[in-house]
Amino acid sequence: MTQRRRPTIHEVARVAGVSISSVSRALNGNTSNADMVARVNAAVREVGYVPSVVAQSLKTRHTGQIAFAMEDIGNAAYLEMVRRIQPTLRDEGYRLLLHSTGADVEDELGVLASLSQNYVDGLILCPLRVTDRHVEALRQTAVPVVVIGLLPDDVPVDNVRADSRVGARLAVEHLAEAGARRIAFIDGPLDTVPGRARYDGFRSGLAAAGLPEDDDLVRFTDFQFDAGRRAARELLTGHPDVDAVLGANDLIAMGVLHALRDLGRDVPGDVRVVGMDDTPLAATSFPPLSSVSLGSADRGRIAAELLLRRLDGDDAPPERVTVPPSLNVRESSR
Amino acid sequence: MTQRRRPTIHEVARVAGVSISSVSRALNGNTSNADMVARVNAAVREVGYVPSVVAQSLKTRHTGQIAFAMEDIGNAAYLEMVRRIQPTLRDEGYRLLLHSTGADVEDELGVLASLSQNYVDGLILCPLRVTDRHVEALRQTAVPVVVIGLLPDDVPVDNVRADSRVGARLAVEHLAEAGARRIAFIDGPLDTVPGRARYDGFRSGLAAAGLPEDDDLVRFTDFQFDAGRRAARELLTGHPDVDAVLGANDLIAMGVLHALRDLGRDVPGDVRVVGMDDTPLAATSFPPLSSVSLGSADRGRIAAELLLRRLDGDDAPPERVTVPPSLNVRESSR
DNA sequence: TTGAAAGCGTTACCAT
DNA sequence: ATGGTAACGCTTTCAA
Repeated sequence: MTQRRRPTIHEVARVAGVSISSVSRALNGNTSNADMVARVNAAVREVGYVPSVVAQSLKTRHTGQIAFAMEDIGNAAYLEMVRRIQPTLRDEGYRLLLHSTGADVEDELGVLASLSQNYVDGLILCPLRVTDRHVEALRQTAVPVVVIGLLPDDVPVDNVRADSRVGARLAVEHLAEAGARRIAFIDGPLDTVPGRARYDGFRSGLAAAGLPEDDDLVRFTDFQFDAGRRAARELLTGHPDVDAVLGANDLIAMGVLHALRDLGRDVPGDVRVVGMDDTPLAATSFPPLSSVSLGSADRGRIAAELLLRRLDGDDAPPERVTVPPSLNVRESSR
Repeated sequence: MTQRRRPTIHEVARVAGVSISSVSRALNGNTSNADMVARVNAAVREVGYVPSVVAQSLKTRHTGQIAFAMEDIGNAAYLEMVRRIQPTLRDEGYRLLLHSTGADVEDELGVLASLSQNYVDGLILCPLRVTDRHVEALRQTAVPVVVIGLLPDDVPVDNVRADSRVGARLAVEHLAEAGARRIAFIDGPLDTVPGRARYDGFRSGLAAAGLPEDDDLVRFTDFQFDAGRRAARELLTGHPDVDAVLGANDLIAMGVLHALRDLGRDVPGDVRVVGMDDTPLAATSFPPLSSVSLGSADRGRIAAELLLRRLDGDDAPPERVTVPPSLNVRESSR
């Protein structure tokens, strides 16, 4: 690994027999003399010159980099976002930096603070939860930020959100239409933003369908497979009349499917099941799982587009975009 | 978004009443005078100074950034790698840049070439396939590179690999031990590196188990759910005596499970099934899918560690690490 | 159109 | 130990 020093713009200038300013201009398309351009390009090839983006950044004050910060890239929703964010940014010449904060709020605030180091031109942030310190930090970031997730109305930052409340309601209405009368709900923790919203949506769905609320048919657990399975088994054992179950995410719903199988109940014959997030799990499960898509991919794309607009100099007031949920009906509720 | 100019080291120096060199030294721990350090820190706080990493990079010639390039972060194996690479790098103060090349070899070579721009200190690369141009590019990269995947022996680059050949053999031996005699194999394309290696492993597993080869029990298709399902249905219909199926990855194996269900065959009673890669799909499928882990997470971690060692100045000869596969037996083959 | 020169915000050398 | 100053590699005025 002999670290031979890379050629600089000076070498190119010397070889081409012109000044460094001319090289810079030729390379950046700021010259009209075709002859000059040709000479410079020849010299560039000869010495194998590649501009230093670091030096360019120092001078131009932008880095061509954008950061995406979320809890854990292993989460299917965030993964879908990244998959759309990356090409959207790359098409505009930006590189993507990944910050997994690992459920650490301090780390998340650290990312916000580190923006002052100016190593990126912008940030897409999925906060775990929005504390006062978040709000304060968001009010005075060094670079534009787009937040994916819920945000207080008075925080002047571009914002893209899902509507998991409406999403849960969609699912309940669908189940009711299909004939379900005793619909159970396995939720995540009630003190999380999605847990709360989905619970509210569940209740509003019942109301819309003219079905009574029954707290016995609701469980709060973790957004995980095993938790969902345990909760479902317990609930279904105690309430054999349940004819449909909504899982607050696909993992929980997968747990529900397993619990039903353990109990010898047929899906969707005896019990219909719907999940949320519409992850890849849904399509390959047995039976294929109906699931509410919260539009993760769209949210990612839209966030990237909003950010690109800001970086383009757009200084319109902050935007708030809500991506509507949609229900993907598969066999588990058909 | 009033872009107030950020304070520089000069402001700090002025406020502290010292020279910029002293500020730099104090901040980087290159001064012993406690008084100076205190004054500088006070000034830093007063003006809200944060060093510019870009200027630092220009001067110090390293960026604190490392890139990870692969085909598609949506692929479970790569995802597992990222999840371990990120924290490993972050603990050493490096930021992670993500390049999804989207199965585009040109794009992959572009990443390699772009290293000369020196926007990163190193690269972890998972090549789709290693062409002559790859080899040439890898011989003279601007920064250290670690390759995850197969690599010709004479390419002087740190290399971490899985052993999917041995992995496939493990699976076959396990199935044979469990009593299977007619073992089918649904592979990916034979002209891909993993497709080839897994096929070889499958055959060597048969040989080790003293089972005859039967080309009729092998299909080459795509590494996808639907492809696996179709191929399995066709194969199993024509060969009802098959008593075990190895899928070349978990998606294919999931397809096999579905095909078997379509045909009314019990798993594992009538037919045992094993997948490869041991993705999250395996644990939540029904029945839970036995799968060969190729150690993606470990490969990611090891690659990151190798790279960090290089960046630390280690100039030992390139290393070649092979991560052994392991079989995770679940109900589908028990 | 071209070249000289002044930064961009640091670090590190060299005197003091 | 501290301060002045020269880089680092580029872009962009400003004159010619």
